[in-house]
Amino acid sequence: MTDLKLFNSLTRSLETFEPVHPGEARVYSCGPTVYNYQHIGNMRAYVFADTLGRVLQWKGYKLTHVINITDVGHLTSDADEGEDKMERMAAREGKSAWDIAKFYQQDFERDLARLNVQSKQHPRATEYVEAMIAWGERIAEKHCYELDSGLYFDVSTVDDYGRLARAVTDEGEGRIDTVEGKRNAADFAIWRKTPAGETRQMEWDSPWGRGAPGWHLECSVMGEALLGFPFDIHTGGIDHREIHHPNEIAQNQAWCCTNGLDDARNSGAKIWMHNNFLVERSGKMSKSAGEFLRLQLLVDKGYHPLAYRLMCLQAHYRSELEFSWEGLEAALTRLKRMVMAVERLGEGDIGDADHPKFAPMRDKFAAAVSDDLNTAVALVALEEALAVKKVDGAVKRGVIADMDAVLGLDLLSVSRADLRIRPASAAIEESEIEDALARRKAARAEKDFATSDAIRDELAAKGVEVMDGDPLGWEWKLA
RNA sequence: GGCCCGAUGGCGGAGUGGUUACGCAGAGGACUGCAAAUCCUUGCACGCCGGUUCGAUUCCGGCUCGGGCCUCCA
Repeated sequence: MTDLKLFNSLTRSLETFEPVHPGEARVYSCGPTVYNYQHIGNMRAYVFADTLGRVLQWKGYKLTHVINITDVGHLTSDADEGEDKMERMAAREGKSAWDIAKFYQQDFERDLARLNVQSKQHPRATEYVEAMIAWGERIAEKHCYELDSGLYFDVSTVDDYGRLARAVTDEGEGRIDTVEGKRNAADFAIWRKTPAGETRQMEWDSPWGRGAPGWHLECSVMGEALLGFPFDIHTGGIDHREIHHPNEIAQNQAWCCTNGLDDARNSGAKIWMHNNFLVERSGKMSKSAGEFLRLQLLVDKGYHPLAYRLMCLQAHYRSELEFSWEGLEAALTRLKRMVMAVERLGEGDIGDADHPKFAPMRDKFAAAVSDDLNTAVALVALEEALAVKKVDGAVKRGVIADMDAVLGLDLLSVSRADLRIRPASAAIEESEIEDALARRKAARAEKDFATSDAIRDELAAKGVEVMDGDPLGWEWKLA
């Protein structure tokens, strides 16, 4: 079996994956803050994390995979726009911050399922507050100092702070609004005290006063609690490489130093991986500007969620990916053609994939996937396998099943009809379409092409495309 | 101001020191009453200027342009 090479952001180089625990792979992926819907750019990170998990399983490792849910943050005060929005949302819907978190977590998990992301563990930060306080107590003496606003981590107390980001610790002319009294510009909060006279919806008592944990702490704590230090792989969006993950690493180093693990450079995970952004002409995905690109919006426009998954898979996870509706349509068309090719194989057994005729494709696939998750090339190998002539359907199904276990496109169970998503704007019922098509069929039988063409035009005007030579018979036009 | 990326055919997007991506779109063909869908075939590229090399899209330097991060952020 080909070695699995992964790009480690810590060393900025490709490394061979060697599990901490033989036969096992333990992965932690930074999850969403559930104060709003996730946009499709957010979801790219989970398609990536899922692909990584699938590859590890395909390679035979027993996978333990965590995607945390950040459901605690500073919810009042601080006068930040995003928080005001959350407050407004909570107020408008008559819900508490807790309900908001629950609602958006469910929406997130629904999107994961629609993208065929395998189930993971989803620990919530609020369930680990006690553990976070215990962590703080453990590292406080050697690594932290207290200010009026909370407990802060002194980044100068750990070796090589910021090496992940390749950052310079001397801050210079940054735009950071330095908290009064911070020893280093990069110091960050382990615990944020609730300002005197204020009350937060989410707050707890701690040795440093009533308040809430700093954001970076939760990932360290949940990662250690669920996977143990060091675990194999930590993933996240590339933006986390600069602040969140260096801070997390600093905490992990501090914890390891104070907990008998003695390795002052133990960053908690052996490999840190980062996916690049999904971008659009206007720049990064934005939740505030213009059309909010949620997965649901794609569905409303008639695009199957797996078309988006395929779109992600066509590019390397470390490359920026340009989003456009044209690009999504291209992915949907490609997916449709793959699904049709699989449907042409008919129903039947899943055969043994190990057939000489498919050896070149399987080798190509294995090499691509093992080369830092080159799914773009892996897809080509799959399509080449699909195009092989004169082979037993069961064998080909076996090959496809094996490859799709990694790609997660659900090729063996999704049908062409499943991909036909009714756009929210559709102005006609399916039954009416069937009626019209029946009338059209009768007219054609009598060679009354004027009538049959008129019916086709009527349907076209309502967003329905007639396809006589296709078993499906008709298709929604994309909105 | 500091740190860091990228620049590939109409669009998206892999990859490589000397042969190929691939997808979508386009073109031609098959099929069709005509279309559409599908299948087959197919044209099109490597930002600019130097350098290294027998040879560079691929390595090095400079330039131009674009982008990201430095503040919550996938």
